[in-house]
Amino acid sequence: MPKLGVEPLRRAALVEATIGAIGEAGTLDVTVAKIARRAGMSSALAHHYFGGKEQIFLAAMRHTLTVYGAEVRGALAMAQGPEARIEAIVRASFSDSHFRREVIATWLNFYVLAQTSAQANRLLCLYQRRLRSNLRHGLRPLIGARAGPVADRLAALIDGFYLRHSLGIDQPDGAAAAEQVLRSLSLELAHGIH
Amino acid sequence: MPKLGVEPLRRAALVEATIGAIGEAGTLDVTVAKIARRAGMSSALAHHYFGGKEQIFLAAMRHTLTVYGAEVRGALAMAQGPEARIEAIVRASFSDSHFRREVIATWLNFYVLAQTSAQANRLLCLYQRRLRSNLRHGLRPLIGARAGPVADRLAALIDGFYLRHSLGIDQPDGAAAAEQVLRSLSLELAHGIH
DNA sequence: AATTTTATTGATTGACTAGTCAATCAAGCT
DNA sequence: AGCTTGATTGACTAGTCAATCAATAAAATT
Repeated sequence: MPKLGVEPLRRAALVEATIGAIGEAGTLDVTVAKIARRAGMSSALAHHYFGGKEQIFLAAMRHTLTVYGAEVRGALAMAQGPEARIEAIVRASFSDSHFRREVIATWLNFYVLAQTSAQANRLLCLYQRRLRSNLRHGLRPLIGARAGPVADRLAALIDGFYLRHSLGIDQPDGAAAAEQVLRSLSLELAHGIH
Repeated sequence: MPKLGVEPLRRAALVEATIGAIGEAGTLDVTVAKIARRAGMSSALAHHYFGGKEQIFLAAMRHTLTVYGAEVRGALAMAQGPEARIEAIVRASFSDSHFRREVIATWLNFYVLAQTSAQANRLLCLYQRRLRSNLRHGLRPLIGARAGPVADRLAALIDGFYLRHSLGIDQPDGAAAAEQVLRSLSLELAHGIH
């Protein structure tokens, strides 16, 4: 059975299983054994590849951030003009592939992890800084000096909609959430430069 | 030592200790024993009064929501006119007594708990509904039919600022956060009724 | 063929934790 | 003085979980 070079496959399976397990169990009682079973291997193997539970979570976190970042970058590449760029960021943030129950639960879990893990904290700060930076750069040519605070508001708005949907009352509707954020954006833009 | 009628005092001490412990340890490894020690009693007594860990957390949650609700109601009572009412809600949401590291961490913990505890979920949904309802009622006479979606955006904005500060990069500045939300509000109001 | 390397797991360990319980202590009531 | 009742805890139980390890099996290397 033991084929060679399965390490990347196993790591990927564990990362995916972690997100799935968090989405299902909601962060409490997500154990290494459950993750490993979901990925089709023993818990000992999970430890072998990642060294520990925190490392597994961090890997899942990095994966989520990477996928999200790639989606944003891809959307940005196709955007024409500053307003389209902001719209691309917002739409990517609420794309169907990310604005899903499991992923939302995973994000929430990351925020909790970030309270005790310095690495997790750093990763989330990085995400926040990048999001605001992307928004700010898109806003700058449109509203000049107001770009900073407006970017902060839009970023908070995005995070707020994620938090809201973590309760899982209404099933996530990414398109509607994106429209809400874009309506705030258009109000800010209508207000002009000042 | 055993004086009579200490039950309410003990319960209050445990609730306060829970919030303190969460703020310090960041939700992971917050054990009943730690909470009880922080409240100056044995873990057995904590179980005696609350019946279990989840009940202790739920009590802390109810307490936080109650205090927050009282603060909002107090601010609303003094507000003159619809715009002042909304401003009161926002300011109360970011008052120094609540926009603190421990309380923010506690809120985050509640959201996590709400993923597995139906009671916690119901409580948070209740909070969200009340917040939006309060905002909507204040907005109605100002912008009519737009009150609904605008209330949603303001509520998400408030939650978003809380989430952002849960990372604890910059120490919480409630006044600044309130100003940010109020700026969004004034933009929405400037846009008129339509 | 022998050796090394990688893959894999069952079994185990050690630490910790929620919850229980019997026993103790003190205050009020009769 | 004796009974009841609330307060309180130390000790214990039963369970869980992360992490370790020794052992096995198969590929790759020599």
